[in-house]
Amino acid sequence: MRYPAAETAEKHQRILDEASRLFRERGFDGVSVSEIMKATGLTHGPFYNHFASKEALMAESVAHAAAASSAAMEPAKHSAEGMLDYVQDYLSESHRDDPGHGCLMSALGSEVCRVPAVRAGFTDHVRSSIASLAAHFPWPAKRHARRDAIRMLSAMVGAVTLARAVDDAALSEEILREVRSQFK
Amino acid sequence: MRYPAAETAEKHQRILDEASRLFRERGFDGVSVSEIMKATGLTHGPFYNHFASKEALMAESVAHAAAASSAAMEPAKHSAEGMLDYVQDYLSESHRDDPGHGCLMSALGSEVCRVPAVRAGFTDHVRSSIASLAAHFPWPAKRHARRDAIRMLSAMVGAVTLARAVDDAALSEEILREVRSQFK
DNA sequence: TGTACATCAGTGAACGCGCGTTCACTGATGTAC
DNA sequence: TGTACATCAGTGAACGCGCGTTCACTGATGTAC
Repeated sequence: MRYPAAETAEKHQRILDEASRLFRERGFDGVSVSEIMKATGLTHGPFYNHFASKEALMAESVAHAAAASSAAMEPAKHSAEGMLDYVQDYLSESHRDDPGHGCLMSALGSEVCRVPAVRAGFTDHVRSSIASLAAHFPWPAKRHARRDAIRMLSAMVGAVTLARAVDDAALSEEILREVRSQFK
Repeated sequence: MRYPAAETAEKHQRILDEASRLFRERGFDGVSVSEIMKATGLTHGPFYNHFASKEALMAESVAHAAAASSAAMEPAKHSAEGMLDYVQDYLSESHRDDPGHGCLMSALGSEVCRVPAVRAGFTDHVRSSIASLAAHFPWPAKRHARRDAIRMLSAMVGAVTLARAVDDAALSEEILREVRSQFK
C-alpha cells in the first residue's frame, strides 16, 4: 500500500541509523540486509526501494556514522577542556564496550580498505577528524598541530582497536590508560 | 590414496601459510575454505583432515602469523639501530601495501573482537609485541619502557590501519611519515 | 466537495549462488607375516 | 625378501543453509476532474 511521503524519508534515516550501528558492532559481513530491515521494523523486501545494493548501503552508512561522529564532537570544540575530555572519553572503557555508537575508524578500520565503495566517505572522515583535532586541541606548539593531530589520532584508533581485540581485561585497560595519560 | 607421512605435516604448514596470508589480505569472511585449499594446490575436501572447522583454522592461522611475526622481529632485537629500523619498516609504504605478509594487528585488528576463537592467540601476540618493544627499543627512559611501548604500538597499528583505509595517496603517506618521524 | 483512478512503499514467496561441511570412494603407502 | 592387506589423505559430487536480490501482488494515499 502507499504510505505518507514524510514516512519514507524517515524510514531511510532509520535504516541508516540501524545499519551504521550494526555494521560497527559486527562488521560489514556480519550483518545481513534482512537483519538490518528487521531492526527497523520492516521486512527485507523494501530495502531496494531505498538503496541500490548492500554495498551502496555500506557507503551511505559510513557517511552517516561519520556525520554523527562529527556532530558529537562539535560542542567539545569550544574549549580546551572540551577537547581534552573528548580524547579521554574516546579512550574510555565505555567507548571500547559500545562500538555500535562509537568511532568508525576503530570499529571498521581494518575492513575499510577491502570495500572500495566506502573508502571515499571514510577518507573524508579521517581528514576532517585530523583537521578538527589540529584546530581545537590545546597543543603546546600550534606550528606542529597537524603533525601532532595525526600522531594522536593514530594512537587513539590503535589503542581502542587493540583494547577491544584483546581478551585480557587487565591488558585492555592498561592499553587505554597508558594512551589516555599520554594526552592529559 | 595414502600419502607419505612427511607430506601431511608439510601440507598442514602450507595451508596455514596460505590461510594466514589470505586472511590478512581479505579478512576472515573474505576468503573461503575452497580458496585456501586451492592456493595450497589441493581440493577443498581434505581440509577437514587437517582442521576441525574454518574457525579452528582462523585460530591456528592467527597463532601461525603471530609466530612468523615474532621470528621476523628477532634479528632486530640485537641492536638499537635494528629496533629503530624495524619500527621505520613497519610504518613504510611497502608494509602498507603488503598486508598479506605484514602485521596481524593492523590487518585484522577490528575483526578480531568478533571471532572469539582467535582472541586468545591474538592477545598473546599483543602481549609479546609490547614486551619486545619495551625490552629492546632504545628508550630514553627505561623506567617508562612498557608504557612507551604501549603508546608506540598503538600509534603504529593505528597509522598503518588508517594509511591502508584512506583512498588519498598523499594523506596515506602523510600519516605514515608523521608517525615514522615520531619514533626516529 | 466528492468520486475514480494512478501511484508506489511494503509484503513475503521465490530465485540463483556460494558457503561450510559431509561422505562414499580411490589407490599408493606402510605393516604384518 | 616377498606377498596380502589395512590404512588414510586426497577426490569430487552432494548436502542444507543463509545470503543478496527480484518480483507479482496489496491497498492506503495523493491527484485529476
